[in-house]
Amino acid sequence: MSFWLIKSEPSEISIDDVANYSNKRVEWFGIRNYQARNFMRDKMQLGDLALFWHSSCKNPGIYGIVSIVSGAHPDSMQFNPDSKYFDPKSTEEKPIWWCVDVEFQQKIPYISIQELRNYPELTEMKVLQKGNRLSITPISNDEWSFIQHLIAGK
DNA sequence: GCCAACGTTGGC
DNA sequence: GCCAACGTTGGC
Repeated sequence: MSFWLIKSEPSEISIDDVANYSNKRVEWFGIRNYQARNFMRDKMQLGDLALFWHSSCKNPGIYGIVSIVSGAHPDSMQFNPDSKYFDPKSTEEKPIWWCVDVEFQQKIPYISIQELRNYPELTEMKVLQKGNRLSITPISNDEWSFIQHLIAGK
């Protein structure tokens, strides 16, 4: 099993939104970056867990945990002309964009980006690297367990 | 709102 | 295939 960090602008989809969806699940549509797509298409497995990050907001950081509850499937919004994620180059026969479904697991006490930067154990975290913009990044086993201890201590 | 960093596009 | 121009991301 692998661990991930997924970013979302809370004005689009927040952790509370996910918690309030019917069956607490949502298709992780709208990822339009090849590296992030490849993580979902090729690496994510059913049952993997992901830290849920709020970005482009007043208080960026980790707000919850979700699980991966589907295999990779075509992102439905790429075929929807009314969606801002519509991609005219994509076809049902040969979809360009793939995604997974995620399910709410729990909210956690907010861990700010400033706090995360304080821990030497987390200096390699992708989301803390200068210039990082990837909205889906892998989390190492060590980083995951360190963060679990952080949560338990809050 | 600024701006550094990065990804993508497209002319050549 | 190079690379300048452009658009986007996202912390600050």
